[in-house]
Amino acid sequence: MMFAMSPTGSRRKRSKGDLTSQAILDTAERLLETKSLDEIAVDELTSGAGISRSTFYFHFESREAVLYALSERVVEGLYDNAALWLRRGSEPPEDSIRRAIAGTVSLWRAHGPVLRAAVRARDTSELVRGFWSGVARRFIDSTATQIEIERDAGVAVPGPPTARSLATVLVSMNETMCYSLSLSRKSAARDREVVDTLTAVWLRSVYGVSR
Amino acid sequence: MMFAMSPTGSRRKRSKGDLTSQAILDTAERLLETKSLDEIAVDELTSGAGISRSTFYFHFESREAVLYALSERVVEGLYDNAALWLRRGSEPPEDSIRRAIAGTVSLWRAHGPVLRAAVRARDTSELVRGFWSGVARRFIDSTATQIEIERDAGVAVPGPPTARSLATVLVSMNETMCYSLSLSRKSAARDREVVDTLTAVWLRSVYGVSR
DNA sequence: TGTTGAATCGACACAGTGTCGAATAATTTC
DNA sequence: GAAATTATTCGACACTGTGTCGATTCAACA
Repeated sequence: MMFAMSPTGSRRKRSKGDLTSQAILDTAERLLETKSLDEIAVDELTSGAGISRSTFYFHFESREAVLYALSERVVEGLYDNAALWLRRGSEPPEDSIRRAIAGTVSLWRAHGPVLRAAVRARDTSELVRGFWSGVARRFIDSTATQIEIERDAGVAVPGPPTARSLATVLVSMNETMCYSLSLSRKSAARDREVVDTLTAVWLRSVYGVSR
Repeated sequence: MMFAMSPTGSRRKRSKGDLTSQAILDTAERLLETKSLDEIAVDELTSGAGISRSTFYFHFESREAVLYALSERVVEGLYDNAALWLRRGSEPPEDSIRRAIAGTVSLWRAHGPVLRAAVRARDTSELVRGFWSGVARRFIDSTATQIEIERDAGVAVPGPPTARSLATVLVSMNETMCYSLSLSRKSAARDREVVDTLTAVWLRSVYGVSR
């Protein structure tokens, strides 16, 4: 049960159970656009997928497990994004940071409901907490490493605060802003404003740049 | 029903109902140290207060209403704290900002469970959302005003970003860090580290200071 | 002391959860 | 391709919790 995902457009035969699981996941993702996870009843998930309520428990252990599976659809994008953090060639820091932040914002725009539910479930579900702390650590580690490199090169403002401590604050700040941004109606202008503001805070905090 | 609080140590006669309401609130505050609001069942609240479950609904409309009442116990402290933001005499910005941030941190240390529950319920309950957005606006307004003053005086880095936009990000950042800090075991060292880091980010973002 | 409103209670109807064993569909094995 | 095995589905059940009602008790006071 619960195989790793087959290549997206594959014509490998999919067992009936896989189809049902997918239908449940699709329904969940759709419902999360409207309600929070604990407002969604199991029979809303299953009637959306055309099966009876008790069948749900054959496919998933709990509502949180659905969310966990849903999160994995997004996780690669998140990881790709984290990787962008490290890489900085000869371009100025501002471009590199803005690009990374803009990437995160658009990722939240695309998957807001799932990401918000995951953040909320962090406090509730052990499974989701573990998942999310892995994601966060990856971002924080990348950032801290990068800060240290820039400090060693004499480009960034030296500590204190610790590179890691600074990285933690900045990454959390991004998450919080993306969360609340994804709650508001999509607006390119507003998105740009948030990206600009976050970029400015990052630049000034790390490099001490004052233009 | 639901009178404004009587002066704390008052010997005005308190009706029996008031005592029961208080008992419910006390129980709720105690339980919130362990569980989240929606993990707390109504009969845990009432058995803690020595009354039957249905009596609860005579005193409060819902669990959220209890949280709202609980929040009001904390709100003055929160508002006092916001007031500190504006006032800055001849002392250097660093002292003023550090003092304000340290105040917020210790407030979250004192009332962490209630404040965390309120933040979480923001997404769920209209009542709590309104309450909290009022608190947030107060902080943001104070901060934005102060930033503008400092910019006009030529001390702070000019925009963009807008004073208000910058203030929003910085205040949210503080809230997020206080939330997660209040989840960890109390540690003076850790508290100081967080205060230092937040202070550094505020200073660099607003004043561009790089020491 | 009798009237009134505040406070409490138990009983009820309702929503949703998670588990079980039996029934059915799909796949494998011989 | 029939039998055996495994995957999937279902309805029924026992539970836990919610919110509402009308009946009852309590306390104040005219």
